[in-house]
Amino acid sequence: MGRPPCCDKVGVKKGPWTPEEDILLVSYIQEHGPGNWRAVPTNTGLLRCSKSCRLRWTNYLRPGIRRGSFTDHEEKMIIHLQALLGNRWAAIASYLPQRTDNDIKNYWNTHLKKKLRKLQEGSDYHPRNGSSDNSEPILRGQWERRLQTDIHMARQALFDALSLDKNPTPSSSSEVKPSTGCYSSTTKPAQGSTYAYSTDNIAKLLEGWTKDPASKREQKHTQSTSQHSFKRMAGTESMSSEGTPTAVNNSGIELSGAFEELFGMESLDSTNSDLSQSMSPETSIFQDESKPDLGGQVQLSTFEEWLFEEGSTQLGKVDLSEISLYENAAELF
DNA sequence: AATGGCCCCAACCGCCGGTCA
DNA sequence: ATGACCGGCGGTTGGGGCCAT
Repeated sequence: MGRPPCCDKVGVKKGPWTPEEDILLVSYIQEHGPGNWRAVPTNTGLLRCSKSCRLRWTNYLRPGIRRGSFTDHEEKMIIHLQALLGNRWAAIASYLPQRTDNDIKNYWNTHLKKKLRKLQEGSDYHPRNGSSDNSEPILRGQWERRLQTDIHMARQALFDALSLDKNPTPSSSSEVKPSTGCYSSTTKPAQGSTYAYSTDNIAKLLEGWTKDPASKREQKHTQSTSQHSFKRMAGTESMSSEGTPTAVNNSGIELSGAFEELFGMESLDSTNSDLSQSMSPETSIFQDESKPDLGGQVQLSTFEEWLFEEGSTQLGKVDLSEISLYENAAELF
């Protein structure tokens, strides 16, 4: 027998959320934390499907979301990551902690696609995305060969790493899955501080919100709910005191800091000197075992470097099955 | 001011893998 | 073992806003 349905399909409200509904949802999450979405409609009285509640939270209400136009830097990163990962918006969003996958997807579909198409038409610039099916075979072939070579190296590194360290230390076990920015099921984030920020942010978001977050911040989650509910939030959206988004794991590693180092957050220009300085191939892949939760980001750098080396040459779409090897490998750490 | 077309984005839809009863 | 649900994801849609005519 299966579980009871999450909500009645009949009588479920659709369409835009009202401020009242937002407040209901936010106040419930403030008290119980995100997760157990199935219980949200019944416990809040919202005439919404649990899925709708979850989407509303993850795409709009959850803390740390930056709204408004994308910066040049963000734009470049999206273009770049899309070339690397394809339309895997959740994975791309994990590298842009302040943006939701939905936002990135929308921005890609409404702005960047057009922009890249224009550039492609207007010059010899060729977008490094999946639409560049007219890639020059030679360059693409070169690039794919290099990809395969490095996949082989990555596999070897993975085997080495697995044989060296199958039982990571407790600190390293608090991992954020690189492809999703999510905590693994075996760990929980430091919920208190994370959610403290959440409530403050929500208070800003919803005018008139006056409840004292601290008084309600009891973390009641069972492991089964928290492992899902804090995935994105704790993995990608906690904020530093300066308001800079950071992803903090239990060992206190600020992931976005490492990420900034990786990408050269200050200026990811087309030449990417920052990147090449911050990550050399020798130091990138699977070598820094003290930061296992950066696996996905570290592995990305290899692709990054290849792409940058290609310069303005066009690239075919990355074979996602090959990329997934990297991601799978990274998730093992 | 009215109208039509375009753009943007929040939200929905459908699928998938994992989980649970 | 089975089947239904949950949570996550990517694709798509449609309604509201903006702009040109």
